[in-house]
Amino acid sequence: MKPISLKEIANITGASPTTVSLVLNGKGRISEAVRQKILQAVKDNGYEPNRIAISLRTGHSNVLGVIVDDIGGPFFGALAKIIEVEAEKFGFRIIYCSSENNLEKARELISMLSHQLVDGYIIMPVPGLQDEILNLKANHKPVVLIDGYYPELDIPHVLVDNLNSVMQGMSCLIEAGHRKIGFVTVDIDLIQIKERLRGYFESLKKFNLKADDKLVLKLPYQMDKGKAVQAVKDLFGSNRDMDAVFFSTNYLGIIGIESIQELGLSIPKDIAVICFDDLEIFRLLPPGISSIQQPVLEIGRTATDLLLAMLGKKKNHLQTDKITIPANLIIRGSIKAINVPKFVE
Amino acid sequence: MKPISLKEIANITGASPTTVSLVLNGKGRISEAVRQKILQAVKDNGYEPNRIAISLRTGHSNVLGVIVDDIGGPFFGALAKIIEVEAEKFGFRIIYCSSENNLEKARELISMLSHQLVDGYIIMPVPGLQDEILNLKANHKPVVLIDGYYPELDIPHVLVDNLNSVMQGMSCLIEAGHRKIGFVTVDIDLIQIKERLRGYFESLKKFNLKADDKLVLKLPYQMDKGKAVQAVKDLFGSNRDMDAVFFSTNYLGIIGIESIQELGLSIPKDIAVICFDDLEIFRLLPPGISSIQQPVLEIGRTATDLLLAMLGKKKNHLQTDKITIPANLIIRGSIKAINVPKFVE
DNA sequence: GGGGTAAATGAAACCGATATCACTTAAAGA
DNA sequence: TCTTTAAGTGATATCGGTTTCATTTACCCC
Repeated sequence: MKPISLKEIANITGASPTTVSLVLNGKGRISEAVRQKILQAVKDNGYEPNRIAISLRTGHSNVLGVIVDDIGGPFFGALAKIIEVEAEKFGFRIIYCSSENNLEKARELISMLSHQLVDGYIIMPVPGLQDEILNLKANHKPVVLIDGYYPELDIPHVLVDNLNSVMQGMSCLIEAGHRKIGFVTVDIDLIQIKERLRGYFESLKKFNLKADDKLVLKLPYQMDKGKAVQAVKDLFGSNRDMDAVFFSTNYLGIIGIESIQELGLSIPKDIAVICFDDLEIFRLLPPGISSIQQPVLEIGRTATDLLLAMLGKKKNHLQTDKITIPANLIIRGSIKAINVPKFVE
Repeated sequence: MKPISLKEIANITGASPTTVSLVLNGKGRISEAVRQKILQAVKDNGYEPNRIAISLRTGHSNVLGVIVDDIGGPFFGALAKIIEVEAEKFGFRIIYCSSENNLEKARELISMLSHQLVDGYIIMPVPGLQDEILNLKANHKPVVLIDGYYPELDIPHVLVDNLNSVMQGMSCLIEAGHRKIGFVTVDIDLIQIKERLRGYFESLKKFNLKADDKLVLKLPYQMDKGKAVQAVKDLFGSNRDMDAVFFSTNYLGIIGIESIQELGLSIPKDIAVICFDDLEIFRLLPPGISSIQQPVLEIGRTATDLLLAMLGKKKNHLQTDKITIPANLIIRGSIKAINVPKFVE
């Protein structure tokens, strides 16, 4: 019960494989009579071309590779859907992979994908992956980075405007009267994370508040959750006058909320909270956790369009291939104007 | 800068393509000298075989197709990871796809995957897909269903024990003293959903409580969220004496919580809540939403192992290929023993 | 009618691997 | 010494398409 091949269609119709191929691809000039006969035979026999054979011969697979840090994560869900929708319009399929922010794993994935003859890549940067990316570029394999980029490399990328989003959020806290603002982030060499921290310091400077390193907590990447919760609790413990806290990722936000719950603190009375990257839970959790919502759909769509343009499938309407997209600041109950004595400006 | 081919390795070493192939696959008997020379050339030139060519020739791709309802959903995240881990041990790659519980889409996906020469399938059943599944079976393509199955078909499947899990949860509510228990579910022709509803009625029968259809709400599949929230609010409105509610999916649980929040009801004082399928949010949301946690990892691992066994890659230690796995009942603050007068048994 | 041209089609090479089968040695057995 | 036999290797077909190039046919024009 093997599927029928093009050659068999040729035999059935009395045409040559060449002719059948030409008809199927709408190329060449084939008489209407022959065309119809072939098309009919194709239909009657439920013939569909073998993609593998096509890939082997043509050297391209109509498959895009997408490498994200965590295929189970909340960022990925929305992303996958929009990438798929955009790519499908041009007949592209997607292979998704998780790098888990692990360099070795990411390397293997790229190697694996390239031997599957993947036509293009959407990659979430992993520290140290620069050489592999350059290698892809050298081999004329189009790559678009999302969610981050390598400052030293000239590779197209699409990501949220981390710096300004954080500054917006910080403004909001400061204008609500908060002065002792903590910042919890993760210690990983990713530009997007560094930019968020920079946004924190820039905001303090902008409002003439002095930075205090004791208010900044950098947790090791992939730290055990229990330990992370404890570390955040310690941050609160050693900074009793801290009146607001900024979490630089949604994962950290969850950890932070657990810490706050365990300490029995009340949001926003004891502490105001804002978190980078929204989650459904932030909306549902009383009093609502304010957040900076990433425009995931737009990032995904833009990245895919960019990639398709590089593949020559689509015209590129954008002037640049290094794109930052503004985020949405979502203010919920976790930030409330506090009583600020008038003399404190 | 095309990647180097096996033939070129043959030229470099002066061996024939056959010999190189045999060495690479550890087949045949090749003298150690030749073997080493070939291996060295492979290493020096960074040769890696072209998977596409291998697939074409051998007829299998070492790729598994996984079709779930929603690739962005919470069930999928954990599932994907474990499937990947298990499959990788045997050199299999995965292609993930979303059916969105849409029959037409699911059909296309199967067609697409089969033309990519996918070796085996893990599929979350979609109503009406029976013929396509049977067709795969007829073509000797192994299929394992997860999270549900088709009662009329003899196809291997792995899923949680829906009936008994619900009955456990119900027992817990009833033993806590609840008598007027609502059940919110979705109107879709999936065995797992029907079994949950059956579990509800069976429990009532078991405890000699009379069933009341007014306490059961079946929402249309993929109903607009706002409307769904309203429908649940209406359920509460027209059943003032309802003292507990069971949500048959985590998605419905979220909707239910929003309804309860909007109505200003207090959990568990006004209403006890339990939900099928755990979410992180249920743990964090005060007072903690009780839930029935699916053993996702075990389902994923079992399904993959079953599939690999069918592919002859692994011995099957299980006696059957129709497997149900017990769930974990997680009791949180959303259920509390209420004051039951002694004379009510 | 011969020559030129374009339309319509086919033969065969090719993509990069594997599989079959044949061939060459060298060692073992008669 | 002459087979036998097995080890070691290579030539070639093959998977299912696409692509290049050649060929046939029909038509047109001088």
